[in-house]
Amino acid sequence: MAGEQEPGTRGLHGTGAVAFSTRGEYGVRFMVALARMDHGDPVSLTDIAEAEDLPRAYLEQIVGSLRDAGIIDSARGAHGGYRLARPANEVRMGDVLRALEGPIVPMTCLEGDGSSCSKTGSCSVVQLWSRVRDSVSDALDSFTLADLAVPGAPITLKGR
Amino acid sequence: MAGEQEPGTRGLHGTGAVAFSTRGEYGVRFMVALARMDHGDPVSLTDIAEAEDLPRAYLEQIVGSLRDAGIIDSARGAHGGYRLARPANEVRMGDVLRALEGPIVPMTCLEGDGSSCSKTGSCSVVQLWSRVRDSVSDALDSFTLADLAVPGAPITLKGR
DNA sequence: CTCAATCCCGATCCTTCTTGTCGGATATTG
DNA sequence: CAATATCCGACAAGAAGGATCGGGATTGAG
Repeated sequence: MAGEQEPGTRGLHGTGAVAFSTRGEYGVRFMVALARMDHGDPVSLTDIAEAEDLPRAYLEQIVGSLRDAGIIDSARGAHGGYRLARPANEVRMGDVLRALEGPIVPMTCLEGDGSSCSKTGSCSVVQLWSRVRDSVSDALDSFTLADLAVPGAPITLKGR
Repeated sequence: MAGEQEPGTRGLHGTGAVAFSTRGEYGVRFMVALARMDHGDPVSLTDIAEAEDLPRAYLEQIVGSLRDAGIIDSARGAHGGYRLARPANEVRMGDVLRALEGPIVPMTCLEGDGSSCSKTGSCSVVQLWSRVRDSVSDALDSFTLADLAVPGAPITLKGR
């Protein structure tokens, strides 16, 4: 097995804000790999983990979120594995990232229904965080899995 | 002192991706409070910490970053404190957040000069992360401190 | 000059989150 | 039944986040 990694080898998020975790990175790499390898039959997690050199057991957890979100289908048993639940061009990357990392919430005061902040309405700063949240969401949703899965092809950017 | 808080009272980042830390939150609240209270004489950290109910000693660390970035000026000694280094309408919130949280880097492969990713050029996913980074930067820079410091006034949004 | 108010700075500490690992249960195919 | 997979919960090491503390350097007032 070439997928075994020691804890702490990867995480180096000391510098850099507004960062996705490795869940997001690994999950996206999984999706791109799956989109490329999916030709009808299920693709096993082991195959993808080896192809992308990702820790298999950890990837298993991550992929569970994608399955729960209905983005991929799984087949158990021998010759089982994963398939895209929809064509790659119908999978928005925002859906993928939200499934992997949870809702896009740049600041705690935007959590849940927003009732956590007592000065609702009178707070002007919330406008800033809302704008950031929407920008990120829009940016992610302007890409589909197909945009990323086709290698070499120029990315088709939607209106900015 | 009413600013003392116990460790762990705040951090609840289990849900929510692309989040700023409390450095960003506290730092922005400090800046908004300072912009409102700054009438020429320096405003002391204690005054602002009390007004915003933030832990004073921790805020002190955070404010250091703002000073180092040249966003605020400090005056030591009795009757010392902080002042805006520039008028509030010339302070972009992107400058503030970058000073507080470091560069906007949604994914590790964008760190530094980008040479950390071996497959530069052939990787299509980097387009996604770049787009997110630029969106966040643009969203932050579309606000100035003056937009947030004026209470009740409708926010003037620049082109989207 | 002395004192009080401030900013300044490094060390330390506790908690939570991230990043995995491991072992087994369950389902499917041949 | 045996082999191959997904599924699932528990657990552990390490890093990062969020603060506290104590003291040092500066300045203005009395």
